[in-house]
Amino acid sequence: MGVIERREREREEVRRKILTAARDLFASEGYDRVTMRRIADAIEYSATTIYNHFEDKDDLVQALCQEDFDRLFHHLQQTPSPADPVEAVRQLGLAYARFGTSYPNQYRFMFMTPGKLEYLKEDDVSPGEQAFGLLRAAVTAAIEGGYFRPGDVDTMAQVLWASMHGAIALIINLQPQHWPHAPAAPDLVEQVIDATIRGFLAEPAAARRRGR
Amino acid sequence: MGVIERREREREEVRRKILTAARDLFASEGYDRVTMRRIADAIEYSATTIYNHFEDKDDLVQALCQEDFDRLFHHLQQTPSPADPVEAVRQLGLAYARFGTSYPNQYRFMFMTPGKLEYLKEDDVSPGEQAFGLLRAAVTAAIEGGYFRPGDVDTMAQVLWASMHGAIALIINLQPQHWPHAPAAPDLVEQVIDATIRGFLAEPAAARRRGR
DNA sequence: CTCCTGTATTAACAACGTTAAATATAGGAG
DNA sequence: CTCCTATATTTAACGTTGTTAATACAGGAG
Repeated sequence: MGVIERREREREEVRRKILTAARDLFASEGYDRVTMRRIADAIEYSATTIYNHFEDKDDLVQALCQEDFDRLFHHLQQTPSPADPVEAVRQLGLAYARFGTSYPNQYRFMFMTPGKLEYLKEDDVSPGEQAFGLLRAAVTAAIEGGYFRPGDVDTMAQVLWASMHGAIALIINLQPQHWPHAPAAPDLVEQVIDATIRGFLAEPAAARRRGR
Repeated sequence: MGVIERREREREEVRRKILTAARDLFASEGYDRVTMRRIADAIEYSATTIYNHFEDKDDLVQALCQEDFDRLFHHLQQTPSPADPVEAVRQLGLAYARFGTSYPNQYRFMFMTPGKLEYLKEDDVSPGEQAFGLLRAAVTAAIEGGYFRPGDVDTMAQVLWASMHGAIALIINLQPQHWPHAPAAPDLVEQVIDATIRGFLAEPAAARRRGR
């Protein structure tokens, strides 16, 4: 028969159109300027059509979030991982920051919209969980190699995440001229990850050997 | 005559009522649930009256922000400052975090609403600027005392700020059950500031002497 | 008394998210 | 071909939002 398959394919096609239109609007105009009607306009559909594919605006944003967490995960996974475990942690942090500063609007509604970032943990194989798993693994390697002081892996990964998140959040939310006293240091992200990593090193002398 | 003085006093009184009602609503219900009409209801005025005292909703939020930055500054200023410069930086960071986690809704629209935190720097004596000045001074003392490695003071203060901000932001935006792999460490804030401070120490051995 | 100035209210507007009803469209049954 | 049914889409509408224009009103000034 094949007719229902085609219908399903068409349905999926419209859903895709909605998602990409919404993503483009979010990315270019920011969260609040995106309305159901403007998304619909962009794909030349009526606004109510969206409700055939998503329960409500929250549901649409949730779907976008899931996709974006997936992108983040692949972005992190694709960054080359140096042999030195400490440098690997560093590169992972920098890759995460690059994602955040490159796609500020996506990052904003992934991590800065209260109640929205529950999609980090839908289950143990969700992209959010997997992304954190990369960091966790990198930290574990650094500990087991004797580079990082022994400590709770999850906590240490959280510390790294929190530090990077703070740097990203300030950078994408605060215009240069509005920073108190001085605009953001151009290498703020690097400074943050380096300071935190340095704080984790087992052998303080190692920090100097590594030249940071 | 005194009539214009009385009028001005009455005017200021209404303005105050609006501000406190708005603050209460923001604090108890969060940003999006606060509408002009609900603020007006709370003080038993018409919604349009607010527009006699504030240009628009943004202007009202701005006024609230200014007050809250003032509160933050005094909150930081009142925390006891230990003689040890490193410990002083630490206590300042912890005080900042206490402010953020104690008043999450205030912290949210102070630091997490894009385009809103320009009130950090209206001028060089604004509360936001002053608050950052406290951190800057503490860092300067730690450097000059030989505890922190020499480096750009502003950058180092920014690193500390960013790290703490990240921890606060994650804690107040992410419910415990939604954290990937494990809920937030109960001492995450302490772990973050300690790691960053440790990364700044001039004499790595000093970190061990201090027992962290 | 009249006039003027500033404040508060009522009524209204456009835009928002969302829902219900109306309508088109396409495929199967007779 | 005609009729029926199911799905997709649109039109119309509702309630709520921020905001503005028109209006009522109070009280000092002349």
